[in-house]
Amino acid sequence: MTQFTEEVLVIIQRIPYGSVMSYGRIARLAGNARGARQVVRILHSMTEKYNLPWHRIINSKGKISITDESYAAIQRELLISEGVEVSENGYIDISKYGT
DNA sequence: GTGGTGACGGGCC
DNA sequence: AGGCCCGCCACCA
Repeated sequence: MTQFTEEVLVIIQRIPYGSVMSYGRIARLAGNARGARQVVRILHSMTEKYNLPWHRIINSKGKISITDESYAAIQRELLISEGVEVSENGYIDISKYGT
């Protein structure tokens, strides 16, 4: 377990209810500006173990970035259930819900 | 060792 | 907004 990984886990767990943060943003806060892809990996491999709010993570353009449609739909639902507005095509107003 | 692969980002148009 | 391209980097077959 690297220092970066631990930082990422903590940061993600600290994202407040009803708001979102981008992969790259998390990577920077964790100390690695180019670690966005690692953040993705961590999400994939540790979401269950550490009970992470993976649905609050979107890409820098403010859009749900999951390629798998079924999972993307789940993320949309989870966000909406937290009061976050998500457009039909998966976009979220960063200036309003961003962190 | 090695090449292909993303739940990415930034720049450009 | 949305598409394309290129740089990045840990993983995995």
